[in-house]
Amino acid sequence: MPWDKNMLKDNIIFSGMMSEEIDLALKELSSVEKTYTKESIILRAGDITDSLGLVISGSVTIESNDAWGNRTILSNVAKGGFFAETYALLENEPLLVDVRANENCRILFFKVGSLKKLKSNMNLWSFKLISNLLMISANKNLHLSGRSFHTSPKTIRGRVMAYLNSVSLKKGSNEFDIPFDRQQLADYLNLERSALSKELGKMKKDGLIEVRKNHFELMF
Amino acid sequence: MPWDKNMLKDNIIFSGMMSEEIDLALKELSSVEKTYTKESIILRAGDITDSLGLVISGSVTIESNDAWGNRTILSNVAKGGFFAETYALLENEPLLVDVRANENCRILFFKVGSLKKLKSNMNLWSFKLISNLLMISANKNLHLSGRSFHTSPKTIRGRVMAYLNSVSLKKGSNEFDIPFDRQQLADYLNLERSALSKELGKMKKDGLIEVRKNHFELMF
DNA sequence: ATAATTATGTTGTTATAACCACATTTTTTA
DNA sequence: TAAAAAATGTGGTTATAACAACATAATTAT
Repeated sequence: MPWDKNMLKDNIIFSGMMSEEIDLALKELSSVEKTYTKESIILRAGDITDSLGLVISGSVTIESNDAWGNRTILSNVAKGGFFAETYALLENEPLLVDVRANENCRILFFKVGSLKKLKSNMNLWSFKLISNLLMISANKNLHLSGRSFHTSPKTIRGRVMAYLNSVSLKKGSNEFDIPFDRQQLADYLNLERSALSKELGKMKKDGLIEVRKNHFELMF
Repeated sequence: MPWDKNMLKDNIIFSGMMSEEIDLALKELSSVEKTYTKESIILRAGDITDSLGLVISGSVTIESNDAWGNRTILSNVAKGGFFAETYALLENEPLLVDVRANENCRILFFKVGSLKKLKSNMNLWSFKLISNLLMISANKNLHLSGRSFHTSPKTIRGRVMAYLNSVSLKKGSNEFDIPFDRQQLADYLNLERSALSKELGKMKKDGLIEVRKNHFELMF
């Protein structure tokens, strides 16, 4: 196997499971690994999927691109994180978003659409797996609500502050990297790129923040 | 019991469960019903809860109120719907939102924080229950992403269109009621109330919609 | 190392939403 | 049913974000 088994063992999706149970699950979920080059589309809006993706290396963005070229970024999923679990669990729900490789990346897919089958012949490992999926889903929920609060202020500064604050809190430091470049941050906060740049400049001048590339420091 | 058992039987949280299993679950989850008067706060941001709420009658709004009096409405939960499941499942996660009674309502609370206990002594009904909670969580996820697309357009008209379109699709008709009054719709779309009123007026004049109170008709 | 490309920043202009104050309509209460 | 309260609509003004066009910096390719 190309991916590190220990990494999986530590991942939340297999938490509390024995090595043998993980093996069983991997087989039952017909897990397959795929690789993607930077910028390529992993899943497209409208697609139906019965698999959830686990990011083994690299990172992906969950985004929506409308007919007029406007992009909205819902989130960045880093190594160890999941995507499309909602659509995989709710069969026949077409994706509302694109999933794009933010860098070259390796993805491990799990066919959880076959959960139906699992439910029929209940056993300990599938019970644990479903519990873990529930935690993953709940966490994703929290994440999505989080973004709502980052985009709800009416001013650019308000949104930037809301976002940076929450990153700072999560990282437990007022100095940190964000997973977005300027255009991506703008698309995450539903702002226009140059307007964002402008405001970041003002915030620097006002002594609120220090910025260099995607490294931020909060001075308040 | 004050609430109708059959209603529960049909609810997604007990789907696929026998009557006896439901009884067991109800007892094990130490379900209790509470009533709230219109406008009262059911759960407050910062609270810790180990219970999820099922709306038996009436409806609630999930909202965030900041120190400056700005309100953001994340969603309206109608009869048969759930709230706080994310926080109940992820123990010790303080609520990021307030839950407010949108009208007089009756809420049935389920202590799913005790899922930990369930997991230890696995049995069929708890397996079913957890699967159902997973579906509830996934659906909530879809709902939250939905709002992201309603609030991402930069113009008022864009947001109103995005929202009305998705309601129309869901209801399968171009004529429908929405669960919000003007102020609430503004707070859901992150807009200023009077600006929203103004734009709705223009859209009417442009022949795009018909509005009366919270009843809408799409003319395009 | 140089050129080409991409990302970021800057400036000015325009469009638009927020905001405020008040009018009108609708709903609630006495 | 009258009065009071709440919700909705309207007009004018101001603040601010979008937009466009270009400058500069950083990164990547040759």
